[in-house]
Amino acid sequence: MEVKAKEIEIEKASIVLKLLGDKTRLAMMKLLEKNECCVCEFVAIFNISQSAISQHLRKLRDVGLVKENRKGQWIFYSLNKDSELYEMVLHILEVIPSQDERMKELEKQGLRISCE
Amino acid sequence: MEVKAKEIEIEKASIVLKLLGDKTRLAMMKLLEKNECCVCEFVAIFNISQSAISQHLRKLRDVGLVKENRKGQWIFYSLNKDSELYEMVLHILEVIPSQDERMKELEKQGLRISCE
DNA sequence: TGAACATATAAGCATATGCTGGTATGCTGT
DNA sequence: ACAGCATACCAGCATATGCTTATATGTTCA
Repeated sequence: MEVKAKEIEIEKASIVLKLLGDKTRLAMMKLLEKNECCVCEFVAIFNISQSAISQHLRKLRDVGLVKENRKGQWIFYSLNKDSELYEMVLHILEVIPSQDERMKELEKQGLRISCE
Repeated sequence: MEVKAKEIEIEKASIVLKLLGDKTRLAMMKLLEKNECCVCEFVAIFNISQSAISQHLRKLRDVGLVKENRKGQWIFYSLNKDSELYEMVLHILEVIPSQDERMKELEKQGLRISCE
């Protein structure tokens, strides 16, 4: 299957690249490529405050790269497939190594999260 | 032809993305995808000082994305094909619109540069 | 309704970034 | 050697960024 992203104006492309140019956000996006994640999962995975996580998610959402989906007490984030930038994002994530181990480490440490 | 980039550590990937996350540098890299360019060409194309251009090029060179090649008075920059990040860079540039018009505009305005 | 939890927002701080102007360095041709 | 051009480097400035702590908002459940 070929991922052929339509060409995006260079200004928009640079905005996306800048957003992905932070290793926390990049890892978050890579995780979101495969999973829906709630904020508390990110908080558990990354070694920064809940506030920082929330702010990263806001930036991603402001540009429309992710969308939120409230389920009761939790808010699950996922990639926004309706964004005109979605294909570009996928195209880039393609060359980023999987971050799933970070999820698994959580489980190993018994820190598994059950948001349900 | 398939561009299948080898996976790069996420820290390195985020450094590359951050570098490309500036619209001037992104346009420079897109131009370099097709052409060798000397500094004075960039200065003519972008509306910023020679100093700023030089500093952008330095950042790109420090990470090894571009290399320089002195020809007499001029220094020509090109993509560094020996970088372990080269394939990733190509992969990203693939979805960036061509910047060749900016070159052509220069010619149209009679500002064509002849570094030879 | 109120306690507990999940998430967002505000304020402040330290550092990074992009730019400019000025100057240094390097090459060329006379 | 010197003038002129191309490029790099330095210092300083304004703004952006990422983080923290503290606080506000929203949801659940007893």
